[in-house]
Amino acid sequence: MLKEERQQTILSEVELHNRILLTDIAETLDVSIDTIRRDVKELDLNKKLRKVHGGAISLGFTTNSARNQNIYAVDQKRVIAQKAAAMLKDGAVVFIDGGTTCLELAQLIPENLDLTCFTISLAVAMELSNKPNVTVIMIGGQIAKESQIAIGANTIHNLAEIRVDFSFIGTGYVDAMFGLTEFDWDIVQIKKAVIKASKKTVLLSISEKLNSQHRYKTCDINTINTMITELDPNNDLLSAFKNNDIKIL
Amino acid sequence: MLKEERQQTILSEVELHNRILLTDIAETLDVSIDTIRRDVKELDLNKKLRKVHGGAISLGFTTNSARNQNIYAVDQKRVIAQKAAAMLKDGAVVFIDGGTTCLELAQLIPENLDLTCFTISLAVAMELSNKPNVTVIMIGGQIAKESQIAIGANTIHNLAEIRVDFSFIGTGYVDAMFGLTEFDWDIVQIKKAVIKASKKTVLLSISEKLNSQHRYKTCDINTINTMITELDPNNDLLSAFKNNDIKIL
DNA sequence: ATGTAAAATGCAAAAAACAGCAAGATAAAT
DNA sequence: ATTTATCTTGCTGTTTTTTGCATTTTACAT
Repeated sequence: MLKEERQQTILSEVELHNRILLTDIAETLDVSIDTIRRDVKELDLNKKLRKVHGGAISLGFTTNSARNQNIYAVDQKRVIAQKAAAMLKDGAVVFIDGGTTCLELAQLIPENLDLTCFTISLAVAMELSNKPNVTVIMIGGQIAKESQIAIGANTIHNLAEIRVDFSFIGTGYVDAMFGLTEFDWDIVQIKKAVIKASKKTVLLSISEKLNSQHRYKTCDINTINTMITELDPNNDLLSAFKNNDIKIL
Repeated sequence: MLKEERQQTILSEVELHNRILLTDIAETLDVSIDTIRRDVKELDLNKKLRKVHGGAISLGFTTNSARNQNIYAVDQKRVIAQKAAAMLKDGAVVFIDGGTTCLELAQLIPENLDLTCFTISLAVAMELSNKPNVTVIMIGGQIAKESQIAIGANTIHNLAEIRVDFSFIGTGYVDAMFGLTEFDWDIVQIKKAVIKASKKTVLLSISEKLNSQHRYKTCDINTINTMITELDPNNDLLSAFKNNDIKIL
């Protein structure tokens, strides 16, 4: 029996049953277990299947069930979150927005830091409630399904009654000329209320969003006090923002 | 059975039911509890699920919730939740409390049901936001770390401004004589506000809590309109409650 | 505080993987 | 035809992985 032929048989067996045992195949094809081992190793190398201890598994079988809830550009967002976390001091009163970058920030808050955090995001609130020294206040309101943040009149009303040292916000789009913009009108209202409630506003945005714009405007770029991207502050991409009165980290 | 195969099975079980018990899985797959323990440990390490005492929970369910670690008496709680879910009609405006039983209820709400749900629980809010036809309103306030629910004056203030058809509440302790009691003063204040805001109050409680009491009183037993346990309504344990004007399910 | 369930730990047997070697087959070059 | 190099295959002994069991430690609920 040819090697090629044998490997083809192995493959179709894997496709058929989603998984195989090396011992089974060795017996069926009447060759030594080592040969099968080597075949499977090769097929694995060629990404035709996945070799596991004692057998092999079809690629399709493995990928579908594992629901990858991977966040886009996690690494960049983590860098941003680290820079932002460095701004936090004991006793500060801050607001943390929804969005994956802000969630990273919430995760990166040191255990020993004494903070009061307001948020409109269910996920951020949950994350923060794991930090023993952080007082978490969830701003209520109707929950937007996709983003799991509180929106609407009631939320804005509640936001009007607070005053924080820093707010860390994200944005859909940001441009040196057009400022911060969003796809969604409701979100803009929320962000406006947040900015109004903050002494200083810190924008967290991955560089990919720079020089992009959309329909509804949140604020001018110089409303932002500090802007954090994953880039080095001296990066050329950020030069357009330097004319303004913005601190870039 | 291959190890990988087994782990895939564990994962899909977790995704399906949001939570599993190690002993159940061990029996189903016919391997020792140690093996399952090691598998789950490994999957946890690989961030595929979250290992908790006695079982595992899905990551997608809720990232980090102290409440969800408690998978105590899930089956009973699911029975209760099913009975409660049967009470829900299209167009209803309801309040759903925190606590595992209420969380079960939130999960069991049918996809096609049109509802407006108020809640003080982050986990319930998250769960409900997966239901396309449910309008979710999170009542804001300071978040209690252990239970991840909003508490405090602001929450009570917000509760004072709503009026719901039904509220589904849990309780720490319940007794036919002493009524509903709690270990925690703040929680009592919240529950009082909830009851005040409801036309009808539905108590969800596992039978284990019957005939138990604690320091602070929420309300008398006849303040409750409907009481749901996992038991058959004719069970002897419930006879003490039948004298009152309570519907028992 | 207490009893029970779960987790961690160490251990041993079995299975599988691995590395290295030698026999046989194949193909190309001399 | 012989040699040489390469590839394939099976075998051997060793190492690693996996698994279940017994025991201790820890965590949990009451």
